[in-house]
Amino acid sequence: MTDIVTGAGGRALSRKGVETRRRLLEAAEQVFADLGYPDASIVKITEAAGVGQGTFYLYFASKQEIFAELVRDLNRRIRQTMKEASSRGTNRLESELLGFGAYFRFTEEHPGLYGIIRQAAFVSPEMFRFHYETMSRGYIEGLREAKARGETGDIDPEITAWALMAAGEMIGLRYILWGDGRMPERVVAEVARIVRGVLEAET
Amino acid sequence: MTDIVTGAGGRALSRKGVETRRRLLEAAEQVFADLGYPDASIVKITEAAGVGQGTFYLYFASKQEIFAELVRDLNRRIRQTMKEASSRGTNRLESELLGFGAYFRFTEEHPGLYGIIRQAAFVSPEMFRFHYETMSRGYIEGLREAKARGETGDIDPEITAWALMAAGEMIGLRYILWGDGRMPERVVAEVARIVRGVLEAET
Amino acid sequence: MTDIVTGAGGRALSRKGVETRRRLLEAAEQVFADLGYPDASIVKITEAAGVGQGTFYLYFASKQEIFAELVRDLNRRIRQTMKEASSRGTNRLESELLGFGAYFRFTEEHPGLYGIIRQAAFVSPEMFRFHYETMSRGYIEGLREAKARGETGDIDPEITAWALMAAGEMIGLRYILWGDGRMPERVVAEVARIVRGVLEAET
Amino acid sequence: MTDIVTGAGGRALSRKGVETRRRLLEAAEQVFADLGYPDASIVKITEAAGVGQGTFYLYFASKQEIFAELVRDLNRRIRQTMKEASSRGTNRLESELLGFGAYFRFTEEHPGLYGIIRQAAFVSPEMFRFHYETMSRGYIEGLREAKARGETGDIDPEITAWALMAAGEMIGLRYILWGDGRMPERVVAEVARIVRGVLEAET
DNA sequence: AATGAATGAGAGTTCATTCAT
DNA sequence: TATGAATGAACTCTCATTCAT
Repeated sequence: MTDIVTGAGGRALSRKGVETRRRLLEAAEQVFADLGYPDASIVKITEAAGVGQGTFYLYFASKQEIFAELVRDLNRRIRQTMKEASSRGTNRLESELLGFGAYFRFTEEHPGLYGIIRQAAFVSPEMFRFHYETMSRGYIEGLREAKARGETGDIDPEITAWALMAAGEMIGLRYILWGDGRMPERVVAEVARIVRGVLEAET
Repeated sequence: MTDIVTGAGGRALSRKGVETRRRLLEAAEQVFADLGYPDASIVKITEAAGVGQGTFYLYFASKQEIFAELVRDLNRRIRQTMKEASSRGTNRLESELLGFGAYFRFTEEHPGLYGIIRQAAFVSPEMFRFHYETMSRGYIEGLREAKARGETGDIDPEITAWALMAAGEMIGLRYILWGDGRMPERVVAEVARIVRGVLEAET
Repeated sequence: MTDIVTGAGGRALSRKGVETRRRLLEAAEQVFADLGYPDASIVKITEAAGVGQGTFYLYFASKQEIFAELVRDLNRRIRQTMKEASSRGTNRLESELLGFGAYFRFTEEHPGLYGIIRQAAFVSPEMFRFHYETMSRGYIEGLREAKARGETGDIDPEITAWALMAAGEMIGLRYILWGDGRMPERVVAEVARIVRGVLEAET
Repeated sequence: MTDIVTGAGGRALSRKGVETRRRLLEAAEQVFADLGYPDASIVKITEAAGVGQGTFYLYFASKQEIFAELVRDLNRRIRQTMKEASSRGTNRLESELLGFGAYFRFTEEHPGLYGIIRQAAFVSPEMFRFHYETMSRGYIEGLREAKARGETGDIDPEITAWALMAAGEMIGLRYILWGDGRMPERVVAEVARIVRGVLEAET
């Protein structure tokens, strides 16, 4: 199954078009991360991408749309990464921690991610919610299965999932973005303790 | 000790001035919450406050400044509320849960808070960080004392604090803002389980 | 004959009022000289004068009016000074040079004068013209009488007067304002030569 | 040698761009001359030029910049005109008078020039000074050479130049702008007498 | 597919002026 | 006589978007 990449208005894109679209998205990640949505402008994005202003509208209908697309793109890549990592675990705790590790590594490479997601709250509320709901879904499914297998106590998989996801995100913000850009080992260890506590505590 | 309220340029304000300033802040909360920072405008804020456009600049130097002030104001009120609530607990777990309860009630009344804080990431990065650091400080102190009293396991109070704060915020977002505006009982119960797990798990 | 000083709307002024009015005019000279008319503002003038904004309008009806009044005031003082100086001359050439000397000294103390007069061209065209016409009148009368006494050749007093006035002004601009603030001796000597040439040349 | 005309930010301009830029400059001359700098506005200039407001900023960075450019442009044209005229003279006096004649004709066609230059005093002090210094330079060089050839007395070419330039400007103001728009013959004759006196008088 | 000149609505901000105190 | 908070019109300038090339 292949994703057919389309431009504004749903046009299918040539090989070259796909490449231009990608350059625009990468430029947008940079610009939105550096300046924030209000100060980002189409001109700055097209300049960063090295294309003309008009070209932008061949691929995206508006500033909001490229922003939404950027969030969708980042979201897909994060989840992909986390999924691969956590599938290598032999039990829920292990999988969870592998997922966290993948998440931390992704954000080490995309520190602008935090700002972009947070801005989505208003710029593109649907994508904002979409991001957290798809992210939490991964956790929820894992927890449900683990609970069925008796690996956890009597937890509520959904609520627990949201709590874990939030903890991971905030700790990345605090110890990567506001730290020195790398997640310290001691934090990883403490996260392990926390996750274990959350999974095991009985009602 | 009295806070002297000042306008733009540090002018001290008369009784009436303080009142006008408050109206502007309340209008700003409404407008930023409804439209988001990029779409909020000074005109909309002053219209909502029922004052002339020029009046705005007697109290705030710019759109960014009133935004930062709004965050500071909300932050102060949340922490005040949480502090009062948690001080009524007889042990750490109880205090923590009382604090969470207060937080949930506050955001039930100020659902716009979530969006406002998130936008602060770019609009006012200092206030953004200030918000989370002051919020976490309350948790950290409570956990340190509890640990000293032997009420918790061998936890890292700082990391644990950030995780708990994040969980509380996200669950509020999910079950209040994206729910029906009221925090369901079952979620509160599950939160209690989660907090207990986080506090008690050993390394 | 006493000038009765009036405020806006022609109110006669008390002793204290006269003093406030003077402070406003002096502040205005400073502000217009430093910032130019477009960037000068009533607030800046009243701040410089140490009075409230509203007070301004007790004395002047508008920004334009105080500007016009300032030009009138400076004009009166320059002409007064020049008249006194030139009346001490024993012939036209001597009088003329004494007048120039007085003009140069005045502008050494009021270097902002050049800018103020030049702006008057648009801000207050009547006062602009008034300034040059009253200034030239002094020259014209002196030249007419000198010509009648046979002290000059067959000159046209009016045209000659405008030429001399212009030369004096420009040389002040060039060698005082754009020089080191003091008129050099050698320039004074050359001005004497020029004036003599202008007065003596036959048709 | 070709001048490459550039817009704001130093972009090179297409044929059409050069034309648009010229329309803006002409509109600006009109508007600044009619209303004065403080009352001129970008909207009025773009309306007069028949272009959109945004277009203005493709060519000039600000109101100040177009003003400065306008002064530079007028300055260049005046000097060009005067240079051509005075080069036809067979001695200094004749050249000088031909230059004055050219200046008077230019100002008959551009009566707004006076106001524009005068406002430059504050709006663009560098261009203000540039204008007078480049204007005087032409006189100075002519006088130096004439003096070397023994055509004048022992004059100071620089000081004399500023005096002559000022006289010419003021007489244009008085007898063209404040007259009926045409320089009367009798004034031209008297100017000739004055210039002769200035050039010939001995120290 | 790509361009970039042109647009004009609308933004943030200033400021001359008024008026209740 | 003096004040300064309040006003809102008008300013300069930006920018998402269009369109002829």
